[in-house]
Amino acid sequence: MAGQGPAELVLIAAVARRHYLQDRSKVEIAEELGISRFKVARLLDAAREMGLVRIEIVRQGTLDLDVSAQLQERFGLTHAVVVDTPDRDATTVRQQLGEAAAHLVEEVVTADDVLGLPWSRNVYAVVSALNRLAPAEVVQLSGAIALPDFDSSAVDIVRRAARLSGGRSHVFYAPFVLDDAASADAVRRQPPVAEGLARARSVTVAIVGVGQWAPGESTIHDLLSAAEQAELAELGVIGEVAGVFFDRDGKVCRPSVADRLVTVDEDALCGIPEVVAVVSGAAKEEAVRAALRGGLVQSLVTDAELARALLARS
Amino acid sequence: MAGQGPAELVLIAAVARRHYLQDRSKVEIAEELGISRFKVARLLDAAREMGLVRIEIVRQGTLDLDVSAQLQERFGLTHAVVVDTPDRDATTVRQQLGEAAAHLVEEVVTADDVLGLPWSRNVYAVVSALNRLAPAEVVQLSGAIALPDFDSSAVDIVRRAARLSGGRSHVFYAPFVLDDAASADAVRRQPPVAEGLARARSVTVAIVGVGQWAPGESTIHDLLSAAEQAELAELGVIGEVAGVFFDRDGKVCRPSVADRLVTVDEDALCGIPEVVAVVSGAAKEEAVRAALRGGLVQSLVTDAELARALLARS
DNA sequence: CATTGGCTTGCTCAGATGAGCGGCGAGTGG
DNA sequence: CCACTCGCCGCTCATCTGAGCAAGCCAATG
Repeated sequence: MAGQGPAELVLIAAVARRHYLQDRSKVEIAEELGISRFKVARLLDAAREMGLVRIEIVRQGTLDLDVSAQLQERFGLTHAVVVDTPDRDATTVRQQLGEAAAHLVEEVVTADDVLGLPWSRNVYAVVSALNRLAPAEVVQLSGAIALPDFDSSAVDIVRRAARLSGGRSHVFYAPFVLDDAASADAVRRQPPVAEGLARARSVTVAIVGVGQWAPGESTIHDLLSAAEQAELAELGVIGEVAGVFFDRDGKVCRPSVADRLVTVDEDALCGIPEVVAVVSGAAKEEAVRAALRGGLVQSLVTDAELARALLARS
Repeated sequence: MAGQGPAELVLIAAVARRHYLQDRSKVEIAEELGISRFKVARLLDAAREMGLVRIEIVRQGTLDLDVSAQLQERFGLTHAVVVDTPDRDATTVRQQLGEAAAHLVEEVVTADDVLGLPWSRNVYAVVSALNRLAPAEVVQLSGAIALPDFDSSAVDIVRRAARLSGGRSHVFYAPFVLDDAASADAVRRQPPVAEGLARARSVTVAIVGVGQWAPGESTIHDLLSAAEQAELAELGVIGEVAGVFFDRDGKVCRPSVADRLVTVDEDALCGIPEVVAVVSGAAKEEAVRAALRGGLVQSLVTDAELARALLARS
């Protein structure tokens, strides 16, 4: 089977050149080289078999399309975008992820869609990078968390998106996490909040971050006491999306802590047909894998590191 | 025409992956992705147009098959083999060239062929690297030159080849270059020499070196006096093959110096259907180009340097 | 010398593919 | 509001291509 001598090898290369590089038809090549088209086909098979032809999907700017497509195929995603930055700096990665996701949103969201946005640093990065948006309605999906180095509320995010789209926006001012269930209940009962959260049921596209239940990998995790962190971990919580917790299988959990959050309820979240997760870092592999398994998210915008981690196993 | 958003790009990549990497049919891909086969075809066109798919012919060991095939095509050669060595050392290159050419000869020469071998360092390298050979007849095409650092006669070359083939050999002992035409004539009239050279007319495959008419690029050139070197250069001689001189167009010249050589005559050389030149070094570009132009050689075994030089212009 | 087995070659026919065409809808200017 | 243009889409038909098959070839073997 090994094309023995150099003459044979060069013939194979000649055929491969003509077919792949100059893409001529096999019949044409056969006529030119004075061999049968079957022989041409067999030489081409041989060429591929012995690895003589190398085909690769080239990166486009910062997008690794090849890995994107693999990710999309492997997990049956609606959309997958993998950003490959040489830079490992978290802020840079977040920004590039935001740009990529923004382009995706610009492309995918139509006037008929209702866009849902929870509070999240990654979601903020996406909306910041947005340049235009179809005139879709924009809905706030959660309250906000004030972070020392981060000065945008959930409202800002929604407002900016709505301003770009020219569509209607539905906002409310509320904290994401409260001290106790009663307070949260009270906040949720306020008309703007109740109304806003009710609109979550009409959302058709949501952009979310994914938190993994580990220090530094979920803003909510880091806001809770060590006891609470451990309690949820014991319940099997592996991650959260917009304050909705889930376990290793992606099954939604409802720990008591959930009562203290002002955010979309789990049924509404699960009812959104297209949830786009914007996530980076191999550390979040488990949470993302679970969210995918449970069908909580349909699309991914990630960095190369996380994408490779997801593809490596299973 | 530019596939705008990332979703489109990833779709194109997904299609390209499936088609080129997993080679599935377009119909199949269309069904899987829920688009028409025409769209698949158009996406693939787009992918190639925007350079998203990269195809290359990979090197096989020391052989650069891609360049080989290009050379073969460009100059209409019967065979072309390009050896790409990282090493630039002349001896190493000669040896590797010899091995490649030897493999070619092993593959190409059949029992029906008559193999013609002139004296030449490169031809010696080829025969040294030969391991087996079809039982072809072997014919000596020229006398020999004694070189200080090179201890093989034309006879040795022929004998070794004949021993490997098991076929008949036709040898004669004679110098390649004599002091004057009369001496050369006398040598040529000796029965073994006359008989041997007459057999050149029946040769079907010859392996030759190519000399360029410049210092250090042709053993014959370097053996002559400065006056003779200049005389031939003025006659337009650009190179020689087995002691047959030719000009820039590859047209055979017959300067008076030719009368002093004991070698195949030009008609016999031109009558050989398959002359394989084993040459290396960009310095010989002109001579090789001329030899090709004049149809003196039909096949080439070269190093990457010379091959690239030949392909670069014209 | 005949046989056999492995391998290569070219053929048939059904299914895949490409080129060109007409239809449809979105955007645009009157 | 309508006509126009432009780009995208899917269709038809002729061509190309792949899978499987049978004939020829070579070499090793009885």
